[in-house]
Amino acid sequence: MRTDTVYKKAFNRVASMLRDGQLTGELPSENELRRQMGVSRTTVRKVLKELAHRELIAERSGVRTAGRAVEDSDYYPDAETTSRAKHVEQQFMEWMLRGDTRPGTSINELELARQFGVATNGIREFLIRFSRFGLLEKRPNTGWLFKGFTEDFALELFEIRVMFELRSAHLFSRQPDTSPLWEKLAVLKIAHTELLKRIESRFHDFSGLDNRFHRLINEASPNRFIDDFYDIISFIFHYHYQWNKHDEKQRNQAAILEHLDYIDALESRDSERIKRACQAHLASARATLMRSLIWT
Amino acid sequence: MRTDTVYKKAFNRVASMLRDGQLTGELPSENELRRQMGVSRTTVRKVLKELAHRELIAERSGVRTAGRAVEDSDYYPDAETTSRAKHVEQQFMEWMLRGDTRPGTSINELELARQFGVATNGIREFLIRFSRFGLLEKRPNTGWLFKGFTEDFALELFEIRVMFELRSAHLFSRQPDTSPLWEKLAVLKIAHTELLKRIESRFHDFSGLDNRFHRLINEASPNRFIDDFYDIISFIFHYHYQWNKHDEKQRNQAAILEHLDYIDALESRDSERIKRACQAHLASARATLMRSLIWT
DNA sequence: AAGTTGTTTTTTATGGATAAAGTTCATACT
DNA sequence: AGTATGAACTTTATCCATAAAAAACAACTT
Repeated sequence: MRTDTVYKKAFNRVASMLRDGQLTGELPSENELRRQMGVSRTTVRKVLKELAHRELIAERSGVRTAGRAVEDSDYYPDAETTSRAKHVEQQFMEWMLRGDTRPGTSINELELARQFGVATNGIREFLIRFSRFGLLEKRPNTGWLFKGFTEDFALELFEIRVMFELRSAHLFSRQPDTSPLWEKLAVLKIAHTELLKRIESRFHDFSGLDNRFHRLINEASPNRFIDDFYDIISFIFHYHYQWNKHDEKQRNQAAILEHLDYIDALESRDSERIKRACQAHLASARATLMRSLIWT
Repeated sequence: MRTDTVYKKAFNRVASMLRDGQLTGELPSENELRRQMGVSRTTVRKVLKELAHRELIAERSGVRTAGRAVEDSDYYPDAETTSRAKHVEQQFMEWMLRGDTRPGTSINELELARQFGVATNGIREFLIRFSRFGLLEKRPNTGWLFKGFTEDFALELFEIRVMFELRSAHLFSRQPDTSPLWEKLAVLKIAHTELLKRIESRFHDFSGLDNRFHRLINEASPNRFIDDFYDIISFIFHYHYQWNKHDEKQRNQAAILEHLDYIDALESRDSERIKRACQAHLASARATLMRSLIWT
């Protein structure tokens, strides 16, 4: 059966809004809520019905108002708010990064399906999607070949990343001074310096910033293939760093400094300097990734 | 039900071998056949059983020999020798390229499934696979957005292609003179000149040659992401040229000449010359693609 | 001891069913 | 006329079933 995670997530969000007092007096219309939550009105109605049933809201002659206070126990558990597909993704990444899955291993849809507690179909869809990351290969009628999260993989990944980033950084610096992206860059620069000051406690926030920064650079001259490639990078890093926490604070601190240097270089419009800063940053990102691979 | 296309294709192949006299006297063992055909022994046995049943081979005390002559009517029809997945691919490409599917159209799994006569599962798997080509986007719980086979698409595709090809051509030219790839390049050069002589009748053969050439250039310094990208190129060109036959002979003739120039440049090891030849060739490939898009 | 064939078990490819979520149509209220 | 709710209809996400194909096991032959 299809999961009702969309409903549960929406329910939790409305509950939070009620609790935080973001919904006072008469509640917004179904359509208004729908827009705010990004779900269909059908789902909104289901949420409202349940809220009314639990007396978290009161409906009187077509007017909805907040009801009793929201308790912790009113929320659906987090695990029930993500789709099966997402769970498969998480379990697979866990399996790949933590398990001792050697390169060359063959992957069996049925076995993973049993292990993850889903139908084989879901596994297959995930593997098809995941195969664009270059870690898997499908052999028709036979199964999947796991090519391994190896040093080669990291080298090839970074070779492309450097090509793309140099190209994008160069084009970024050539934008007219009137482009709004310069403003966005300035904002990001401030965010970086702010984070640097609070690095002791907030070093986790770096990964979001990193993402924003590299995507901003691509914005000056969009190319869907580069965007797609950056999706791969983000995905890999997301899971890889979730798994490998070693030295995280120092790594992030160093990266912030590199970013700042890189940003200054962009602002200077000096091609050579941009190239150097960009290469320096990517070289150190690569070194970090490689180091952690060797430990594995 | 799963299709038995693997069996039917294997059957047809063995039938052809029998007819062409490639299997005279005692037939090879099951294992030997299996290896030759690239299918499992289970399938080989099924083929042999049917061949015996139709008296195309005779089995006497464990020894198999050819039987009656193979008739045209013994073959399974071609359409029954390709998997559903492949059919879906073909039908989809036909639908995309021939139909007047405008950019921004949304794609409906159920509708395509009905139109193509398959289960929704098969459509979805295809769309997931296809989405890495940058022409589609999935919107969860909602459907797929067709972004269109547009001018932008072609420009972005070629921007990357040029980057990759310049990089690969450069690295190719830096290989040691002892590398076996130089030999392969020489072989390809001859194939090009041969084809040029027979261009009047054999111009269709160019696309295979084109593929071999560009893949050879990547071989000198393999990178899985570049290989994957080249898969996209091949796929797009395969279907696009299957659909647009206009001027095919002239186009191919011109491309052969460009290839020959490009090959000479590589053999000269002269960086500047390689760069020029490579860019010239890709620029004309791009122009051809763009021209046909505008007519659409 | 390695290669054959026969048999059984496992896995993939494909169709089908259905609850959840999205979309459209209908009616009612300002 | 435009927005709000209610109800009906359509499509997606997900599981399950099964024939075809692959793989593993077993017995036999040279």
